Amino acid sequence: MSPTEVLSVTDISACCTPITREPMDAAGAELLAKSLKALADPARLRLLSLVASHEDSEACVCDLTEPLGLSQPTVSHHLKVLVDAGYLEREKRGTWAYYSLTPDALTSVSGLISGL
Amino acid sequence: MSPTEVLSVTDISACCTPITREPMDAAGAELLAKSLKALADPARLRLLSLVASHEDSEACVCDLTEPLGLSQPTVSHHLKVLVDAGYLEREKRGTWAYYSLTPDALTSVSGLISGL
DNA sequence: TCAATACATCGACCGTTGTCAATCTATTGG
DNA sequence: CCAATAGATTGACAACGGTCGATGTATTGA
Repeated sequence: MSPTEVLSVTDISACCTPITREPMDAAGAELLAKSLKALADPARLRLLSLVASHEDSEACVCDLTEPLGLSQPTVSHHLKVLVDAGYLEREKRGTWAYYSLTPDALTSVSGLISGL
Repeated sequence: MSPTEVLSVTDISACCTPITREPMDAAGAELLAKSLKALADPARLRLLSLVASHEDSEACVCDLTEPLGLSQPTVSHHLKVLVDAGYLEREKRGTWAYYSLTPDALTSVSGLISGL
């Protein structure tokens, strides 16, 4: 679970060819699969969605726990997965941790899927 | 694992709003997560890639087993997952089963991710 | 009718993952 | 310095998912 194990989505788009262009090699498939696994969870999709549509496009954990209906540790866990995968950025201000969308992260992975 | 449990990707794009538009409801997140889970596996990504770049944009199981380095039952399993999720179509001709990309399936899910 | 081939299904094994309660670590206010 | 609050981390548990060998089912060709 160390940071180096996961390659940020934005970096992947710089190293791999889209799905339909040519047969993907094993390494590229592994990387893209990891990025997609981070997305492929209902709680995490809703988290991204909540952050994106929140005021100032950022939100702290306390804003997210209640609408999701999950415990605080679980929400923190999902946020960590999204940060490690490069979809979210985390900024600590005082007691709070504010999360915001990494620019272009979603469009990057989207581009790899659609083939451009 | 019944067919009715899984909603085809193409249908999802007709029923759900993209991630960043507004907070996703639980049901929509569940559906999109299921579609993404079907994609989020290295073997399945390579299968889609192999089928797409194969001659006539279709391939039978025997074409796919060797380049993937997985057993025939495992390949069949992954292909079933992709068909159930709506990414692949299956046509049986004689002894062989030919798989081809469902038109617009990848672009549909890609659109839901990128926000348009 | 029989053997061979292509593919699907089943059952089992095992590593992965989502979840929570409990605990730990700041940081702020008094 | 102490209490309260926000959040991360840990440990445990159950559910899920990828894999394979063995077996089942069509279909073709002889």
